[in-house]
Amino acid sequence: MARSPNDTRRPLTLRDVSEASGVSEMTVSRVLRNRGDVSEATREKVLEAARTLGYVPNKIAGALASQRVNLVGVIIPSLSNLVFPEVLSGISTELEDTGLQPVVGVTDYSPEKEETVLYEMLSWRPSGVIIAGLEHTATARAMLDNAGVPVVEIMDVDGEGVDSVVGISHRRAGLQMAQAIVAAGYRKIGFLGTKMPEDHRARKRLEGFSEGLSQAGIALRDTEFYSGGSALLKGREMTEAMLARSPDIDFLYYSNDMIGAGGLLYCLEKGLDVPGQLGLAGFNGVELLDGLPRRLATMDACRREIGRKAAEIVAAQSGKTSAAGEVVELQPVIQFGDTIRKP
Amino acid sequence: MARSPNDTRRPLTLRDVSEASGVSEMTVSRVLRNRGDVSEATREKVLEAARTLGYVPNKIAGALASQRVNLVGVIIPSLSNLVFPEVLSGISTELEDTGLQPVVGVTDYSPEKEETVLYEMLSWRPSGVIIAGLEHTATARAMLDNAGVPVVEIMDVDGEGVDSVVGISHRRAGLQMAQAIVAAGYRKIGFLGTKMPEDHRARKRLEGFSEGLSQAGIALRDTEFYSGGSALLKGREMTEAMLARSPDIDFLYYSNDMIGAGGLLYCLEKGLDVPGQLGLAGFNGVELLDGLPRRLATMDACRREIGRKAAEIVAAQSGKTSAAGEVVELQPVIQFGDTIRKP
DNA sequence: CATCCGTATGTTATCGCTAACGGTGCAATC
DNA sequence: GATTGCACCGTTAGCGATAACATACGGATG
Repeated sequence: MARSPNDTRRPLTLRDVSEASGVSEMTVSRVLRNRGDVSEATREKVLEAARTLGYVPNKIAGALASQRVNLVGVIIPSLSNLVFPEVLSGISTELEDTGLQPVVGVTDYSPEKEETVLYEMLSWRPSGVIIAGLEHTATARAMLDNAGVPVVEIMDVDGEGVDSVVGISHRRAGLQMAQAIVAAGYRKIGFLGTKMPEDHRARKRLEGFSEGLSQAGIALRDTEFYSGGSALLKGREMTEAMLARSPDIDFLYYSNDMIGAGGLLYCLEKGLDVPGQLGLAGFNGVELLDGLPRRLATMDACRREIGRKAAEIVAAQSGKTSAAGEVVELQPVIQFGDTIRKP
Repeated sequence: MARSPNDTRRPLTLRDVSEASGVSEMTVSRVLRNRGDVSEATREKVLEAARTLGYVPNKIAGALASQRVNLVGVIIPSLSNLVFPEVLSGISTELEDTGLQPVVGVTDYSPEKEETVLYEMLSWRPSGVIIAGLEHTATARAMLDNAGVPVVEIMDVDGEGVDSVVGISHRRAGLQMAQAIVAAGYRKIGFLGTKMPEDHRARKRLEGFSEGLSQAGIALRDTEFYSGGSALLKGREMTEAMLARSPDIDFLYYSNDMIGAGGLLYCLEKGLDVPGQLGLAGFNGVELLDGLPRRLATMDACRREIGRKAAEIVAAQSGKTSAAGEVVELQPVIQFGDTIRKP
């Protein structure tokens, strides 16, 4: 296969294939893209030639000529968060047979890096952009505005989007959890979460949560924040710290399932009565929880569905010159698990 | 910023910037790439114009003209495996200030999909390819051979590579673990792992492990395989199943830390004496383990380092016409944790 | 003052492919 | 037999940038 005779390592082009098969470059192009009419005989001939040469089309040239790029930029804060790979997976499956391909960029929760990554992506003229969050630098927002392609901001609907928006209301999610906790009779409530100032969604959940408590005339009893490190371990440590500091606390709300799981393991180890004496809840609904000794209460963040829907919007709009921005708010559902008392 | 006057939504080109700033396209190009001599005055003028227009260079055209693409293709089987995001992170940090950018493709452990993804990537003419594993379809191998760019196969060194190879010997890793277990006095040993026929590295670990046992005159007592689902839960279930079936077993070797953690949680719940009565070990050294009640014995797979080194090789070779394939074997180290008896 | 030189800029020719249109042959139609 | 229509294939002209080669200019040099 490929490249034995006359291997000067000059990169192969359409011309090589066209010469090898005795037809014009245009015809080769047609065959390789399955576009336009080509007789079965020449099609075979061309494919054969391409195969034996080991020809791989040059999409750079193709994209420049056709002004079409089958890439969709996906910009997310992190890959180690479990959440985002799942969103990606939703995007991939939805894009599977649209001919579009996701290209991932990671920002590490840094607005400046987001700007850089976005610039880099747009310079490849993708057919669409899917980007996490509604908060961007002014420059980034301007780039999205001028991109001239469908833009979908995902994860969060609490705010103003550039074009389309797909996500859940984290504020409402926090609020609902607060209501559920209060309804179950808990009163002395602590919050544990990330310190990361750029995790806007965690912040909004906390805001909604506080509001929910206020409505019931309750104030947060204690809070604890962390950054970096093994989330499971941090959850454990923070839980220990908080229980030591505020021993009368009767509920711990974690900003994500990972630290919640750490807290749960800690409580079980200490022989605490969960959920009788102490209730626990996390956020996200990660698969991991299925393997824990007890099911942590949580709230599904609709990650896969968010990815699916965002990809669907991009696929539908790509090609169209302009389309109205769509806002899709998904509804997360509380999963009570075994760590909240039945009301 | 950008696009107020005369907004016909015609995509911006160098010409627009050149007209707006009263210099030639070439000069604008020079300014935007920081290449060649341009006076400070015109540089300012051009940057100003580019900024107000909101111009984003077209890398497609640039790449075609310069025959240079600052992308490195990275092909991995999965993103939900924890392992690969860490490898990616190593790649990213190493590539950070080389001007190169990783582009990720996911194969879902399917050789056919790998072929497709690879083809797609090569059609963008990247400056290098980093791809997981040594096992590829004949076609994929041929494509890698003819790519004309540095290729680094990662994770595994047990086999023949196309160009450069960076990884660990999974066979030896399994063997070493077997020796450690035997040395600790365990004799009735079970293996639990993925069924996935395409997970060559897990297979090699099992092979090495079996060999290590044989050398001590021991045969595997029992095996259990799974696929899909929550790994933590599967670990739990498989452990229960195996202990029910082979109650006299005294060691469980898991093919990854996630199922190992599930097994550990199960054993602790059941009040089994770990590591006295029953020893446990996993593989990978994931951060997650830090948060468990007890530290699972494991073996670091050098994931980050593999990413770093692979990226380093690509960065060093990109540009060069040809360079010898390098083979880098990293040495994983057993971490005994608390689930293997001290010998 | 003619020559040389380095800096700063412009011109021209691709890069590899595809859109758009233009032929060519052959069978069917009038 | 001229005309039409279709199936098939070739030609031409870019796409938006950059490499490589001019060119213009002001000052230093002899």
